Amino acid sequence: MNIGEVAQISEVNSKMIRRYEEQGIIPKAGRSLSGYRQYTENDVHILKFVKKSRELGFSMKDIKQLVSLWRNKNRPSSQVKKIAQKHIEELEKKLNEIESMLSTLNHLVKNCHGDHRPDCPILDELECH
Amino acid sequence: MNIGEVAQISEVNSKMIRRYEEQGIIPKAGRSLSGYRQYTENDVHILKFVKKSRELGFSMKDIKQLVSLWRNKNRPSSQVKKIAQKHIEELEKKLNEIESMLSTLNHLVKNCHGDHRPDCPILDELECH
DNA sequence: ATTTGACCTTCCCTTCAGGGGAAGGTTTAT
DNA sequence: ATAAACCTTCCCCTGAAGGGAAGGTCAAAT
Repeated sequence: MNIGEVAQISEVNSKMIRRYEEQGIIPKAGRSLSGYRQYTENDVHILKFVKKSRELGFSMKDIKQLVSLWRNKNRPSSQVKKIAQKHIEELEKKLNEIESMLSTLNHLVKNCHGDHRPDCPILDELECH
Repeated sequence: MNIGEVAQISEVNSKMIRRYEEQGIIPKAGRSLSGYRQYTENDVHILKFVKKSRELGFSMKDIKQLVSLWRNKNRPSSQVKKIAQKHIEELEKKLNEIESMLSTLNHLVKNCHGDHRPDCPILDELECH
């Protein structure tokens, strides 16, 4: 298969496929005589794995490790779990940050008239401190 | 005041102060004879406003508008409120995405032994679909 | 047999918010 | 006079994704 077909099936953009190859996240594709990248079903499989991992918010660094663990049939599951747990911690941190922002913002927006007048508790809050 | 002092007071890095100036978010600083940027209390005030806005997660694009509205004493508060509401919507979207990732990840991690054995529901999930 | 259009290649630039560090000029304190 | 601390501009890097140029290849229609 050429890169375009694989991109369609795996739902990973050709641009990204080339980049993932460059970053060593997926194996280097074989080439046709004229230099076109050639892919197999297995490559599609890997790309779907990468896509699913991205959807769960893993960084490409994590995904590189996850792919490598996935392909190593002797991996200890502890290593996979560790990566996932660290990721969970980071997501929880982000979650807390966003929740805190939202709580402030919601409060401010509730108290802003939002009309033609210039008085604005949102700007007042940003101004203070 | 020189840039370093202002950076310390406003808690905005000198590097960032220069960039904000370049991006037109804060007014161009005056210069000393030798070319050093010169700041006033008012500049510190603006920088604190910018910093506070960043802490609430606003984009620099939004902040540029917020600063401009803040300095315009005839602004309609509706414009400020609109920016804040749009930002809230985006944060809520992010929040939902993260919550959804976390719910999947927590479930997977719970079911992963995390020992020396290779069996791993996390990898299984990433592999499927 | 040629042309056209769709596909592929590499290369560089852009985004966003932030930072590192080089090379060189200025100020201040010793 | 010199050293340290400060300032200037300039370019590069991060991470994940993508835009688009310039040029090579392939297949189908004319």
